[in-house]
Amino acid sequence: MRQSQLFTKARREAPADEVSKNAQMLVRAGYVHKEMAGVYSYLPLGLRTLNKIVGIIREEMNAIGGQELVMSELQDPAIWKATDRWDQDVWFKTSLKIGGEIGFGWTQEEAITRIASQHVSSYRDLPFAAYQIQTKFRNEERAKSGIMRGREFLMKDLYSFHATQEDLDAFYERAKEAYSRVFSRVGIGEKTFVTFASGGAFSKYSHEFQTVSSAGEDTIYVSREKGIAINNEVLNDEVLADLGIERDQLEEQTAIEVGNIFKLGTRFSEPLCLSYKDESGVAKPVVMGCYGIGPTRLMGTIVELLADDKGLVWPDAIAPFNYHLVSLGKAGDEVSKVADALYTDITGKGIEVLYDDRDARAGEKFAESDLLGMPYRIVVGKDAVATGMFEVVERATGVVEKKSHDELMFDLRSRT
RNA sequence: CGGGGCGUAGUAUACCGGUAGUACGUCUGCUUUGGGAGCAGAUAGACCGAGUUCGAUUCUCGGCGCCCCGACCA
Repeated sequence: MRQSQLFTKARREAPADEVSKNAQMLVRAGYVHKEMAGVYSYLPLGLRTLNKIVGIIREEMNAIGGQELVMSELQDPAIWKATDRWDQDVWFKTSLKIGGEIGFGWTQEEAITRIASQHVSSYRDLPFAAYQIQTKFRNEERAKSGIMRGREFLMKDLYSFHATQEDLDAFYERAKEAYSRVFSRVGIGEKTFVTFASGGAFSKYSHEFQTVSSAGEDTIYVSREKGIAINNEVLNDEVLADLGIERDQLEEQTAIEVGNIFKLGTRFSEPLCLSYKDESGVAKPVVMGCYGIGPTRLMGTIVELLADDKGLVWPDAIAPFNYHLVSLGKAGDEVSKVADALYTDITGKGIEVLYDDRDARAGEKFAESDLLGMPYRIVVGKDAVATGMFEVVERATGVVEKKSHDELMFDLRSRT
């Protein structure tokens, strides 16, 4: 895409009312726009990254057999009353003109359970897993930390349905592995730990995926040796014994919860009458699990971890564009002709490139390029025209390489 | 929800009980062109309401909004 056509503009200064690094950077770079406290719009560059994150999550959910659907945002109070969750204070509620309340979905166990009850009747219908990637609304008493804790945010919620606890347990492990793959693929794998947290009525533990960052809200205790962590809310001798960890091996860290998986058991299937007939014709409640990742929070977390003092730094897998082609020419001159030709060559290969074809000074272009954070910058200046060698700069490391047109084309091909 | 702070051009900020200045941006012209250029000109602003006052952007109260700390976060 030609940057001259991009309607969003980068800003020199961060907005005064944003303190969090993720919001400051993303607003400055024109990735997001704040509508109100805790409510953000995703602009073209931001949406490209968000969609790539979502794409990775979708691939991993599909890989473990998840079936994608979209449930309604508007929620029927009846099913939430059945599970005794209509009175929670996280709800945004409104009323119908003809009378009666409805709510905006903040999670969707009730809805998916009722849907499942229309389609499951036999043990032969189980197991299965269904997920959606959808906006959630939570009436947070205090929105904070930029896009990481909003009142409106994107969520991937997967729900699994099983005949037995054993089957749930097995799927749960597969989901846990899929989650780890998601966090590795988006570039925060080394700092993200499977974290033991409170389990509720149907299992001893749930698992959170906690990314170590000073921007986090949770305190966890990391065992580097085991590669796991314990949420401070459940840290006690019994947990340490279960996990075979000595207390003095633990490292206290602040972390961001980027995912959570949870065994629900029959918490929802019983009140909502989701049952199946077993081999002997006996009706039994379906055993469920749920698995959440907030792609928008994940995006904020990635910014918190990877951005530097010059701006955003995106891993290849989720950058809006893989390359930032920066021309130092003026419209019509030799430099911009070479840059135009290179842009045509790159896009012709189906490679995503943001082309800074604007008539601006080099310093401004470089500073803005650093801010936008594409993984690689290709610079076309007088040098390139004279020598035929293009400068390729890796954003994360600042490492500069000179490449000929052919080398560059080969590199582009091998990278995808 | 408890506590604290803050609302001034598009953005970031300054001063002031007598209608507001700077920088960046934007627009025009000239010069410049490898790390946020220079000169000249132009553009554009006091969150809303009430009160005090001869006069309020400034002081007081209320509302709305934003941020931070805490609580909360199936």
